[in-house]
Amino acid sequence: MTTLLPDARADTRARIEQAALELFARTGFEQVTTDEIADAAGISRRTFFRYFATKADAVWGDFASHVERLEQLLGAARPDQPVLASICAAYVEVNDYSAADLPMLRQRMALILGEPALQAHSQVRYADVDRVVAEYVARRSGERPDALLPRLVATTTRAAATTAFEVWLAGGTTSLGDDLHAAFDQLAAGFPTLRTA
Amino acid sequence: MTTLLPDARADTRARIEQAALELFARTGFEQVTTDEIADAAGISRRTFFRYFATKADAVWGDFASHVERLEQLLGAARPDQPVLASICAAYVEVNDYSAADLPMLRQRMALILGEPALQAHSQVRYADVDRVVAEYVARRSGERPDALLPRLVATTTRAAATTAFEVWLAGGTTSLGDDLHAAFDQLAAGFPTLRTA
DNA sequence: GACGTTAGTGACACCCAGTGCCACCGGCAA
DNA sequence: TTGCCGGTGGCACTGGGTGTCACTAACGTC
Repeated sequence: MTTLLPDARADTRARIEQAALELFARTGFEQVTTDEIADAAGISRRTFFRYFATKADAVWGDFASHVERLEQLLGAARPDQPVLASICAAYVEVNDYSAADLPMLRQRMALILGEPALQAHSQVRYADVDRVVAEYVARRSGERPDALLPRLVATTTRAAATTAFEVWLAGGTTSLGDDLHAAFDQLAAGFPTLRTA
Repeated sequence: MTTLLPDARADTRARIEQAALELFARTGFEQVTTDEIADAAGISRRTFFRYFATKADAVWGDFASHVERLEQLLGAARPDQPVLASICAAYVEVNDYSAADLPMLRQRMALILGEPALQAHSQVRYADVDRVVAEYVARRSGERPDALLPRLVATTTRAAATTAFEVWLAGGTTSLGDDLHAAFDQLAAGFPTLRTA
């Protein structure tokens, strides 16, 4: 049963993830038990929890590597670029999926943004993103990462990115990058549309 | 055992809440079982879940009424005031606790912002706040509540308010109202501090 | 005062997520 | 062959949350 090729674990992980995602999309996150996922993936329930710490984690793929990539992009951002522009560019870059991967992304995000249990879990994941962004803003502004401004920029830009995701998901016509840019433009300018209202 | 004064339920609820909060603050949220809360409050475990849908809800008090009050304040906001100023004022007003209630608030917020399980649960609660604010922005701007701008303002202002809470909680010297104003000022102006950086 | 009604409650059984533990098995090196 | 080691399955257990039923105390009605 155990083929010890170096990526055997990665294969199993991918198989579990795929089985879980399909079941979640069809029946809803709460309705699917970990027993059913394990059965569908051909493993035991105990093994499922060796690949994913929680049922929710099966939806998030390798989110940690996304955060790492965001961190690298921010670390390599041009210093002459405005801080918010760098953050926006990093968000766009990290979420630049190929057309082939878009359906999978839509499915994932529909679950994360739609299912209350996953919405709740997302907060924990976003904390990592916020920490990375706050550290970048701290470097650029000379403040401490736990000061108001770095934290504020981190949480509000992440809120903007999430909202752009929601709008993109609901609308379907626009591109995700455009929605992200639109949200960041509003944020960076202090919501100019509102001032004329 | 059951005295059927009209507010007997409210009394019991308050007693449970107090017992839970004290146990959480002393031992940590995850360490306390619902059995222990029930024992401390002099009720059965089953009854605990008749007063609070989840263990986490015991920390949030009557949050629904806070949201209602926020909605009323926004409904009564002066139309000549900038949108963000009205939202800020409403947030400040809703969170304007008397000096006597501040210790309780600190305890509550320290739990909500510090314990991962409660952080996760908070997302679900914030969704109600966001909906109320988005509807207000929609009214003021003439857009639909599910359009980008109303949602964006709702999520970013709430992120700003939460961050102000965190800074207030960590610092301890400033007043919560001042921190809220500072955060909203940055947000409304598009983070002017960053531009000079 | 006996009556049914109703709200609140406790006890019990149950489901499910998540964990700790142990036994097993396949590959691999000495 | 022996012993180690990583992945696995089985199993028991904890703890949050739910459904159900029986009990009881207050209340109104006849």
